[in-house]
Amino acid sequence: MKKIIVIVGPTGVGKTKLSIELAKKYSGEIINADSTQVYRELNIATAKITEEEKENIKHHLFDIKDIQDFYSVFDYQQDCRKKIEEILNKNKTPILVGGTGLYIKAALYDYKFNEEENFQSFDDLTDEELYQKLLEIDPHSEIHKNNRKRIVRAINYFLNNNKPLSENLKTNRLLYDCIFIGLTTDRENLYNIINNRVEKMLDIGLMAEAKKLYDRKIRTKAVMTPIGYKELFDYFDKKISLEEAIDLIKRHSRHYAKRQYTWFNHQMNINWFNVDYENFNNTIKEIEEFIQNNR
RNA sequence: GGGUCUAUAGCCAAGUGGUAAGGCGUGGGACUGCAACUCCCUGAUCGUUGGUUCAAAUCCGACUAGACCCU
Repeated sequence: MKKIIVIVGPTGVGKTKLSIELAKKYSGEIINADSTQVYRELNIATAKITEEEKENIKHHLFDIKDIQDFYSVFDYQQDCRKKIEEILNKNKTPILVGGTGLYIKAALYDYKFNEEENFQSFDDLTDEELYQKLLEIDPHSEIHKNNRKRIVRAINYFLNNNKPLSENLKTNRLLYDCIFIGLTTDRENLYNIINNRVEKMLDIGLMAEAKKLYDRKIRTKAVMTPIGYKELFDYFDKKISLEEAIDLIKRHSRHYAKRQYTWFNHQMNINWFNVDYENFNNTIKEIEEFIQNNR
């Protein structure tokens, strides 16, 4: 088949497991679509698939960057598209798996990024001054005045491209023939899964993984972005108790899952499937039937 | 049996006469270059019941519940 299978869903639902099954069935190769799993050394907190779990299926865009490196959606778009082409050329099925909505959308849809040279952080300006500056160059901007990060980006966009970011066409045009599979379960169940998974991570060495990074004094974006390290760093710094840190990891993960739903429900057209955790084969069967009918 | 104290949203909690701060959680949402990021929106008539007052979460009484102390 020439389609790309895209598996999305909130953190913890079971995307990884499904991806392996579908890869076997459709001679697929898996492409990571998770912003934190591109980095080496970040394994437990990012819930990265293990070598054993890969079952000899080819996996791409995992562990391609050092934690000192900077990597963003701009890079991902290029890398992912390249992988898609390669896999399609081999007559295999690209299977995109991950929870980073922006990355998936940028790779699969008609998102245009230009090379940009400069970046200014405007640390000397207050939020208010920055917002006024944005309105001067982009009066139609809809970015909220408190959203400093996005405002800085919008100003930099203008500086590099000489046109306001809000002029960028909102596009919904897919570049590839895709079949979107969304895995879901009811909220209560998902939250239980998430909470339990954090405990499991601790059992298999999350603390040690975090401590190692902490001791090396690495505070790069790669390390500070995922859920799981920054919270434990605060514990190591004695700012919070271990219990608080663990609760925070769980809470942040729950919030993240909620945001993922908002994105996938509004930014893409997903075919949702309720996961049968009693018998995952039922879920696989259901999804395979759906794929058969839509290939 | 007697006494003291407490009782405000799911949780924490401010407010002691003029018609309920805030935090957390929850739910919803935005998002084209840090996206597991960043940001926005989101609730109560104050245990129940009488009374005083123009006006009570705020004062008085009773009741209920909880905490503590005494016997």
